[in-house]
Amino acid sequence: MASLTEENYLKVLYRLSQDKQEIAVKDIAEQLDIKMPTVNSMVKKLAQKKLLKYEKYKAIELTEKGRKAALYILRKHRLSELFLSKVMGLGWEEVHDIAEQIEHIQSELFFNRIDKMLGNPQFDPHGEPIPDANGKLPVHKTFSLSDGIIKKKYKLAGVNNHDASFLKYLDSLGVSIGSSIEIKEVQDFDKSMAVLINGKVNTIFSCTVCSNLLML
Amino acid sequence: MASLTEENYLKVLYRLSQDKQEIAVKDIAEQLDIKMPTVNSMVKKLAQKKLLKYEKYKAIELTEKGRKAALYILRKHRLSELFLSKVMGLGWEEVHDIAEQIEHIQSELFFNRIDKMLGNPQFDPHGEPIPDANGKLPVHKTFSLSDGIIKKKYKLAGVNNHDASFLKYLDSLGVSIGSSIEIKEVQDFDKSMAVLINGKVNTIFSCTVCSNLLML
DNA sequence: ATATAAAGTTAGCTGTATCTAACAAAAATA
DNA sequence: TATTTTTGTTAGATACAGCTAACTTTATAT
Repeated sequence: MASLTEENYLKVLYRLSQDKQEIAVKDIAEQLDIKMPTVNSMVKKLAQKKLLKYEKYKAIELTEKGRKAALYILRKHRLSELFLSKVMGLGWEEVHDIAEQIEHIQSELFFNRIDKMLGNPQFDPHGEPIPDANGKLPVHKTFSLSDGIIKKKYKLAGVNNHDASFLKYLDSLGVSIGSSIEIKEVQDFDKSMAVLINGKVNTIFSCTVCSNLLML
Repeated sequence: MASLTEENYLKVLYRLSQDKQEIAVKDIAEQLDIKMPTVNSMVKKLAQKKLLKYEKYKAIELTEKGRKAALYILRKHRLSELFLSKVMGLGWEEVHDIAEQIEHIQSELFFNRIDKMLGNPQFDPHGEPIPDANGKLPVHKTFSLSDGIIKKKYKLAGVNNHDASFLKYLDSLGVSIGSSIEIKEVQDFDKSMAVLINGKVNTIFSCTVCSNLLML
């Protein structure tokens, strides 16, 4: 089994592979907040374990084995978040840090149970897809609210930013996964939007807010 | 905060302090399955942190600070076991290993939530007392079924042995915390007992079984 | 094309938690 | 009491996961 440290590397590696085509030592170091030489030696170790491909001065790539391992951790993380939210009633801004610890628990039984209790869910409280037991990701092609069209009504399917402050802001407006958002007006100069939330609350979303809301 | 390793030492230290009056380096080494020199140096470290009292060649004693820390871990462990059993429906022989991992999670919020969901419980699925948030242990003065009297009926309040095989054996007889057990007959030569379980099932308990059943 | 900056690598150090081998003290036994 | 056994301690090694300092390679800018 992978150590806790290795699991954290794999998670970051996977996330980076989603965001960019080339993964550099520096990116990993930044994400994990550790120094490059440390990353360098750990990358060599992971390469030995066939979890990633590494050649001096070349971009780093997860192998299929590494990708599978990363997806399993991601699965455990997202199932944990959903469990904390749905079963234990924690707020979506509270679940991440705890899930970060639960995800390292080694017990098929435990996570299968969670999965079953939640009815084999496909998306976590932030709308992120949960890999299934085989590492397959459900797809759902969302778009940013920034790309929405005036007068149209959309449903919130996810958020791009998981900071507690952002999530609390959404909470305060009654916005959660599944909420309806109708674009009433768009300001040309700053791309801010006047929106109607759940047919009840009128407010203004800044460009930043809009780009972090993933709609369906 | 204490490292995972330190937490494990504290747990064992506390358990040993319950079982015997003098704690020796050897006892700790046996419990944790590590060598004595390792224990020796860790004990010195814990002494520096004022978690225990240590003098060369003398018995080891937890300080009040160490005892508090140990009880907090015990609380997290037992709450976890009960949660796994009551909320997640796992069997009492399945909960220990998972709880052993959950107990190291650092989140007051998480455990307070569990505590609340379970209604501030006093005993775990094996009948072990759960320390409250202040480290206070509920008492319940149980006695071993071995000390029971013929013709009397008792209620199972706990088990002394947590091995999966023993717990599964009890399961197979429908014995769980709260079950009634009536002593029908005691064999003098081997102290085995003929018992009636829950007024329904008749069977024979060996001396070993009897001594591991804690009654009220 | 060369110089500079950025990123990557190597070497070697640190602290934690483990180990083995050797030695010392305490306890048990003869 | 003397000897042996058990328990405890010290010293020194190892693996892991981090670090800094120094150097190399690649990329960027002049």
